[in-house]
Amino acid sequence: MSGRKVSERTIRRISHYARCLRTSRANGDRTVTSSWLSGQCGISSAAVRKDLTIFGEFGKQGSGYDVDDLLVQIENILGTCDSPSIIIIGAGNIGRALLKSGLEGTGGYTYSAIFDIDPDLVGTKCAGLTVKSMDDIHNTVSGFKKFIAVIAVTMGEGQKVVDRLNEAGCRSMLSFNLEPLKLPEGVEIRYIEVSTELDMLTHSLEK
Amino acid sequence: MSGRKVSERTIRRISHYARCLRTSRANGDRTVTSSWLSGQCGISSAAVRKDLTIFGEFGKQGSGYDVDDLLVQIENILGTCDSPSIIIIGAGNIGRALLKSGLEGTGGYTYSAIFDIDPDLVGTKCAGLTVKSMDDIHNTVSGFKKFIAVIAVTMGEGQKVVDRLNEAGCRSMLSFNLEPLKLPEGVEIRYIEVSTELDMLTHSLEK
DNA sequence: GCGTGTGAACCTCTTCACAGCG
DNA sequence: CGCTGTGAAGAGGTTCACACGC
Repeated sequence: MSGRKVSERTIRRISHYARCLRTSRANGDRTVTSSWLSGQCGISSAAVRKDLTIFGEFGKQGSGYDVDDLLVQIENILGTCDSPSIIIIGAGNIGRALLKSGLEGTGGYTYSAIFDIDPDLVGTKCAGLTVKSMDDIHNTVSGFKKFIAVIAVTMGEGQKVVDRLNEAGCRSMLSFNLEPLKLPEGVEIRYIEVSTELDMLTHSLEK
Repeated sequence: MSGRKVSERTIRRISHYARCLRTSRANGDRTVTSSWLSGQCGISSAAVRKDLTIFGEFGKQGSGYDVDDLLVQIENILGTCDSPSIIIIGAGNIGRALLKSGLEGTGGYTYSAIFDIDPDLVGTKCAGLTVKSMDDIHNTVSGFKKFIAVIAVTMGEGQKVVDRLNEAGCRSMLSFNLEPLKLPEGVEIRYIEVSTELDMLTHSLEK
């Protein structure tokens, strides 16, 4: 498809709507309104409608949005109708914890493999998966239509891992490592930084 | 202090500057320029200067910013000159992994205690700390000037924990739980949602 | 010359308010 | 009547360009 011009914030909210819709579906609701969604997500109802109308007219005047229908539409927008495989790089504390926690209740993701550089860890088991050597990355991902790599390695090893992932054709990464990572054009990376969130909370304690 | 009118985004960037400054200090650099910082953070140099001048004039024309001085100023802004204690609620996979990983290289935070509801886990050791009962929260936090609670409990238990934290006077929380949490006015919460980040990455794979 | 601090232009995102449809 | 979809207004954030100080 062609390059989207939709803001990151809109996509983040759409992901949030998806989560709300899954719970309302679990509750047996058939329709939701923009103001109900707005209440769940802490934003204005106009914002919800604006977000959704970027991609189409999914609502029905007077009643609202059909839960099942809207969820299908949103999963098409996000691409989670055909979820990418998730691989974890780094079988340390965080990597193993993520794997054990799983991804239940999300957009259909599952962890498909876990890798580590440390030869002592390779071959060990975790949550039903065997930790693979970094040398196996290419082979493993060649079986995936699309995939995302979650990076959770020892501080300082991040760039090395990114380079290996690039060689393997990885175009999408989620890093738990704090270090800034350099990547080629066209490769997307996002960071999860606990310490940044703590900084923001610390700042708000000051007021 | 009085209510700040500074945007969340600015604070997030300031936190990022702090991290950059710590590494340049470690490299022995005495000064940095706004364009160097902007390069590290992937934004424009004007934005860096705008962010900083909200709080004061820390730079010197012609040379830039003194690393040590700016870092002190930023830690004052964030409040990390006197970092809050961090407690973890939930000694499951994520909670224990966070504790074991520690918070080295961040704004001086340390994990001070870990709690769990599960009586089987209470009393067990993790990274030098003994898992405490939720009943001990009040006692423990009464010894802290300020603190932040990191929530990483079983899905569905989040609200219960938040309520206990509120009773204990907690004003600042970081949740790894996906569930939406209700809290009283004046209590700040932030979420770390792996599945949302994955959704955003999945979307960007579509283009 | 170099790099900061800053008003002004620019752009993006959010909110408002209402027409229109079921 | 209820709720969506949407132009218009408003708010907020970012970039530009340049005066000023080192």
